[in-house]
Amino acid sequence: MLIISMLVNSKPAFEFTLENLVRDNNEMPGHLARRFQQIAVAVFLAEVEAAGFDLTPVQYAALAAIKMNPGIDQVTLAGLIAYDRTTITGVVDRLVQKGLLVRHASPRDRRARELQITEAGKRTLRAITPAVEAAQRLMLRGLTEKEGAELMRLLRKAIAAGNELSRAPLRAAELR
Amino acid sequence: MLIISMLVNSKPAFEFTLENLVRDNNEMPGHLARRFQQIAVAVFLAEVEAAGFDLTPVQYAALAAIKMNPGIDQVTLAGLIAYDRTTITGVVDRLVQKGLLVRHASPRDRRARELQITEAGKRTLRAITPAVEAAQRLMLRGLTEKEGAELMRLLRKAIAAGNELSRAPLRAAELR
DNA sequence: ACGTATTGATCAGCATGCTGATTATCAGTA
DNA sequence: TACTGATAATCAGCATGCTGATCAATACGT
Repeated sequence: MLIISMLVNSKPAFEFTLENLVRDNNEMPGHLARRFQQIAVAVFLAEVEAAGFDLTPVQYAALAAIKMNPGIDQVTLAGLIAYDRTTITGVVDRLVQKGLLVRHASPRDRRARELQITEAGKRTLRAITPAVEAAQRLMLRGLTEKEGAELMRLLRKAIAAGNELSRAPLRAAELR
Repeated sequence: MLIISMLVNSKPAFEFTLENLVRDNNEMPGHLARRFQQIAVAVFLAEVEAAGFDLTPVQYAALAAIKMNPGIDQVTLAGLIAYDRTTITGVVDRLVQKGLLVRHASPRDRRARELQITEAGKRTLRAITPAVEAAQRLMLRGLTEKEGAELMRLLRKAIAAGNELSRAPLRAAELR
């Protein structure tokens, strides 16, 4: 913010008052995280829409996870892709609405709902995959291949260390 | 999930069934972006609440930007911190509600609202800064100092390349 | 000066993502 | 068996974050 005026009139007479102790956004990992995520979502939606589909990143992740784990219940699904459990309800609702999933009571536990992907869901997933892959490449387009790999490594490492700090930590699926 | 085994042992004896075409989340920069952002927000809120305040990351960023740029209008503010312009309305509403900002019509352009931080806003910003700094460190706690710096560099680079891809790109403030 | 295009702010509507509560069900124990 | 605690799903409520529309005001070209 002040940095900008610094750049504009490049005055070295820069007063380090209390105001200036607020670090520039570019030095805040939290801000960078928000911006990168913002761009990632925009790129994902643009690519998917260009391919003729209407799926959000979250819906895609849920659909893919359910395809990989037929009959999974919602809590396990949430842990698998690190969502909040209350968010899952709405996401699954919308996927069911679109006919990509079916949800029915578990015979083993009447509290739980088992999730199954439909044929339409499988077709959608299959058809959408190239767009999703393109989006993943596009959001790293400013980086070399090496840098992209390093960014992912560092993100994975930071995430692993902070996993338990959010309400929706990643939880490996247990066989039931 | 299965691509990983490919990368790890780079065995060509890998069946490319349809299921396997869905890459593992950990190989998806979009997923990693969401997880890191999720943790960053949780850490921010926890630190700020522990310090006795009730401010979201977005509210903090807006407040800090307004303090740095008194009298800024909402569109310029949005560009400065890369928000969507429609999101700003609600954020500013809540900051005004809390008494941390005042919003009044600009004499130069009656469409625009000039934003000013209040004394209470300044006090809040001053008091909250240690918690914000702590949060920024905490979200990188799994990384060495060098790795943290590299992560930020790579994020900045990727963001710069993707800046125009979101609806809310960063826009340097112009002097008016 | 006039008509048109643009711009600042807001709104309706929708989808995450969270906190905290509730309901139904299950599991373990006295 | 009856009680107690835990668990799966959902809900209300709130804050981002987006699309697309509207309204008032400004800027611009002729």
